[in-house]
Amino acid sequence: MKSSEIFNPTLREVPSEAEIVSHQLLLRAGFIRKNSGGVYSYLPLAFRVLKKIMNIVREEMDRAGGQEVLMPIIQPAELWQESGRWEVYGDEMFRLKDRHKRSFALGPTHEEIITTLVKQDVHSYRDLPLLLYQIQNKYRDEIRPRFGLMRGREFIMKDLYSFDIDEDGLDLSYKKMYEAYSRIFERMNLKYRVVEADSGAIGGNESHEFMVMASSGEAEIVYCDKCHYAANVEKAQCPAPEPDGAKRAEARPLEKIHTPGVRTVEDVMHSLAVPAESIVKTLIYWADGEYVGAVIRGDRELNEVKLKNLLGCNELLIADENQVSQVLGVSVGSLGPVGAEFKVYADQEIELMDNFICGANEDGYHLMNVNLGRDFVPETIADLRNAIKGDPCPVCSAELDTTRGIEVGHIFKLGTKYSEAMKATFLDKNGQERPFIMGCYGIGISRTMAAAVEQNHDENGIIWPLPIAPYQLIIVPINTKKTEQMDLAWSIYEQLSGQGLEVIIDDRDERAGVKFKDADLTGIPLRITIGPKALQENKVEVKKRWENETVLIAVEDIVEEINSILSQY
RNA sequence: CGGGGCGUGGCGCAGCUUGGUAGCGCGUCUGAUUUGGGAUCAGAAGGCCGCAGGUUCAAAUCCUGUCGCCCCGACCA
Repeated sequence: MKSSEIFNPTLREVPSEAEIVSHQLLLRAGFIRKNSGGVYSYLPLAFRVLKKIMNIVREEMDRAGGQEVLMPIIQPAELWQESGRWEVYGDEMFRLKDRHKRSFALGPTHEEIITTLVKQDVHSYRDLPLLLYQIQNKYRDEIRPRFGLMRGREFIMKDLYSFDIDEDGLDLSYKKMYEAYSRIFERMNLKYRVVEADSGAIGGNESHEFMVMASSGEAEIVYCDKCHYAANVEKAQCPAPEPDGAKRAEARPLEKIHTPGVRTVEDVMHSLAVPAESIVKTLIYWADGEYVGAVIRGDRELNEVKLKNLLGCNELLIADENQVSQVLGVSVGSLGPVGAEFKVYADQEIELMDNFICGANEDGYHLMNVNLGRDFVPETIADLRNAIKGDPCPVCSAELDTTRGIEVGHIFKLGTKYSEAMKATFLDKNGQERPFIMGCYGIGISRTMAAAVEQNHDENGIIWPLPIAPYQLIIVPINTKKTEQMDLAWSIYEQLSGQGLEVIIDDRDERAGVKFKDADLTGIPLRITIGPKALQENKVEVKKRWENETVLIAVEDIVEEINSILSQY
């Protein structure tokens, strides 16, 4: 393909609307253009990338026994009412009416449709397992679309749904998908991790997220290099700390001290010259109609998901300062577990603390030398804190590390949630009617493209991983007016594209600098430069986008050299 | 939905406070000179200043409404 004919309008300046790197670069490099908030057009280069991602996904879905289908985006309300999600989904679902005033939704996902499809035509265990998938646009009327393709309102997604006879079957389907997903992200040359995830509202008992590593990722992940444990911070367990054998300090008498104006943990640290580890903080939550206090060490963060799971409540909201002072008569800076009027839930670490400091439940006062057991007894002691770097791994006790990632895949065991709600059943061996055991497995296709950029770029632009690059190679003749250069460029172009390689030839009458800048911005992995310097020795230059050095290659060896590079990546 | 900000040629912005008929850089087009990391010179095209009302002799500028976009928060593949 000639550069002069490719539709990829590049921009020199960063459009002001773009906040994160992938959004900026995809706009600047002429891959995407916005049509409205969270809705984008994919230009030719982007579409090529998307097709590559889709093809890898397709191949692995097929290999795992999946069959591709195409289903409606416009879905009738009745199906959603049947599953109960018409109400549940709320404002996040795009809704519309037809001319007869019948209600429809633009599909945010396809559980209802697929369950209906299978229910209509699958009636026997002999037809199971069944793995069906689709790749298409999905719609969510996000409260706030942002980050370009990361959180759009229209996005491309692959979803596979599995239907099994029993839990064992589901386990097998789940395992197949887990492996297929791993292959997919490996094939795309993306650095990723699989993490245990909270299965959240969708239900089910097992769930993993596939995270593409990127410092800009929205999810924090803890992981262990020793044993491959990895989990979303929300989910990561903190093992109960072992008493490390060091002698526990003698409990000293409780002491109340005047601490005017001291509110935060930091204030306490400074005014009393103590480390955060010897302070205990108390957070008040409104949990289904009751105020409760969560107590954790001063340097730790509370994990609300853990607290919520512990309390088994539906609604958990942190109380604001006004509520606290009104209801408890103390300002938030002076809260503490001693003599508290609220139920106290303490993090495990509190048990190991001796003579700590906390608020006195009286404005302007703190308590020193507080000890659990002697001075207060919590309702429950549990794991309530966020895991952080350096914490022991819950599996092997080695030190955990943390990183950030972008969630590009998520696999769930659904069980019978939808099949029961929608009465989707089959007859088992014994003629018994049973609901399908389902699983669902998603990959954000358009998001993966953005994640790939987020992970692979430098100050000059995108660096596409070879397997998903829009083109693999670009040939840059320095001066298009020199027939010697152009003839050679075209000859190499013919040879390489003749063997199936995707090649761009920059035939534009631009200065070399412009061509280099555009090539870098666009992120084509390999570049062959044809210029007068090397040509004198009958050589051309080869440059890998992800490396700085340029290598001189003899003209007659160039095809072989390119093939050798391609075989390595 | 709450809080903040912004809509002025394709992109990035100035002008608005103090109303007087729109400007800069980049890009685009023409020509010349150039040609190894976003060239130079000369010329040119392109904007009813988001939209709708209002105030005024006069509105990009002041007022009201409306639409859209961005950021922070609750939500989330």
